Amino acid sequence: MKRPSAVISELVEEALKQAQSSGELPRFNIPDVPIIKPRSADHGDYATPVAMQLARVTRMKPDAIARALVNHLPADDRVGNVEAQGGFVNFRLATAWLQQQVEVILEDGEGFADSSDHTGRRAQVECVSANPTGPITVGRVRGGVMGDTLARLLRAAGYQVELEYYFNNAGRQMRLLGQSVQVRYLELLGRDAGFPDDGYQGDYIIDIARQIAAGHGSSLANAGWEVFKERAEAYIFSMIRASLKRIGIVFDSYFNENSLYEDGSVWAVLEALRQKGLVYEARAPECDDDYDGRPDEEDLEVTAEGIATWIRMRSLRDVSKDKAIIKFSGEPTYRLPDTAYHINKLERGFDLLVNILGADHIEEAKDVKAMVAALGYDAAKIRVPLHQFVTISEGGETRRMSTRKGEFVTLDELVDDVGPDAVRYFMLARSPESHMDFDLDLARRQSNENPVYYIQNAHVRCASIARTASERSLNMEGGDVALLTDERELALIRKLVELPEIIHLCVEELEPHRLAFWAHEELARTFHPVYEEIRALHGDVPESLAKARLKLFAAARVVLARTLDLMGMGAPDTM
RNA sequence: GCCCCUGUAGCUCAACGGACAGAGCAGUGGCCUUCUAAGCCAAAGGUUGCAGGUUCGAGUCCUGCCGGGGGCGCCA
Repeated sequence: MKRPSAVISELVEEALKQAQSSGELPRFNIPDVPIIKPRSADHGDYATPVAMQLARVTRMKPDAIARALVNHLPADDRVGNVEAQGGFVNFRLATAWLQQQVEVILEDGEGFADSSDHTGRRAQVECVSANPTGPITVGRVRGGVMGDTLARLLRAAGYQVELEYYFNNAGRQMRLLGQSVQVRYLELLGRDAGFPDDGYQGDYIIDIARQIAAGHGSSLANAGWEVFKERAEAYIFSMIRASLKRIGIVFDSYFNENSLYEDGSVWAVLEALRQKGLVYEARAPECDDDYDGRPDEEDLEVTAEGIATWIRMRSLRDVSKDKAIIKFSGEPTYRLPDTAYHINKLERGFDLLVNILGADHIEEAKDVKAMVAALGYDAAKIRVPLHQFVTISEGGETRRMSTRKGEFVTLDELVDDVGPDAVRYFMLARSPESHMDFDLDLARRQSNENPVYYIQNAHVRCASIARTASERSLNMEGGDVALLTDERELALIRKLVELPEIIHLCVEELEPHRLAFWAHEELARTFHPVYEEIRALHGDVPESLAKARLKLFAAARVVLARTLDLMGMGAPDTM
């Protein structure tokens, strides 16, 4: 099914051309025709304000332009009533076409609302990407739900999509992890070892140590931290993977930062930047301002020369200071491998690279894009939806999460509390720029305050109708959708055919949260009153109409199931 | 030093620069011999923080101010 708004947009463009040919409108370049959904049903199903936008260039009154458009609009069986009103042109979908969409939805089934807008293009969505140093934090879960939902939406729009997880298992954090486990292990053996500053303090560290002790006894007493790091990494990674799987997030690929060192690409990037004259070695960045990021004397004692490598970020984008790409210790900062990673992704031939990040990575994203662009790659393919932070509140108290301090609510705890569907829904149903407070008390409540049940109950009700019909040996075969003439029935169909519009919007804006709002406030909200008032299987309803209505509710079920699936949620048949 | 987000109904939040700013919850009044009431209907609730500006049109864009939250600098 072609999106109604795309159909109307094309018709209006055609009308503009025709009106020009006839001399009713003067010559001008035909603009893209915006289509909006009027808030009020009085203004039709769709509308365009294009006449108002053309008022200046044509030196005509908006209403005159709108009327000219209506006069020249090509006939189309998808469009019913069209009228000019207050400068807008309002469109109503044709009743017969709407009725026919019930059949279309039933035929398309799970594939309903799929489009070929981006067929033949490849997209990659990177999200979560947490280093395996501890249980996955709620902030990463938010990014993960956004990313996974977006991946599903991109697939529906025709993209071939890969979901990727990028992680670092070489850096300082992983060393601290290994050392933390090592100390806990030694403590279990009755030895007192100094816990590292900035070490990981969570109880899971002790669990891992215990597991190692159970398997190896005291034989690792003199082993290096690397041994513990490796075991901890494997343990934690499988933990993360299992947790994410519980909410339906399964990655297609895992990309290890180490490989960028092993294949030399990190150093190739450094060399390429150097050849562009963008790199220099110094104790401090060259800049006019006082620099307060110099190493203190203590650091200088442990680092050979106190020389770091800097990138001329000031010449790449609007910042006041150059940034470090190699530390005093000789180890690259995240900017270098991250740039190499993004170049690697681009070279894998993706047309679109989506990288979901938390708000604390804003600067990183800008730096990396600037560096990628400086090396001649198409950074415009890289899109970085950012989301604000997540806090967890319980009993009126808000808690900030910290993996290092061992203060967090784990994803597993969250899923145990509220179920996977609620986790998915609540994490999705907030615009990304809003701070999210995940209210445990509220999410735990299994009441009508919970949109999850409201949406799923619509599906349950459809399933229930089908079940009851089959118990009464009634089926929808031969049902005539032309009998669906009640305004409430048509209102539901109008809502059902909006799904392709919503998917399109989510994909173009890379904003998956819109699907969650639509599912609740539009789809389910439209469905329930219709369900209450339009009976399919009541004694008064003639069999022919009952069959038609069975088709309608079957179509609603298809759309509800599809919507829930796109959000990674279940579509239960019973509550 | 630099940067980001945010301020909309009592509360939690929506609204791709378009028409009369919408939902849920709480509160008020109705509705269960009918496909599951985790539901429906009705009424009520607003100077979109303040002041300017751009625009045919601003909750949305720009500037300033006030309030709230957070980030960055050699962890990523």
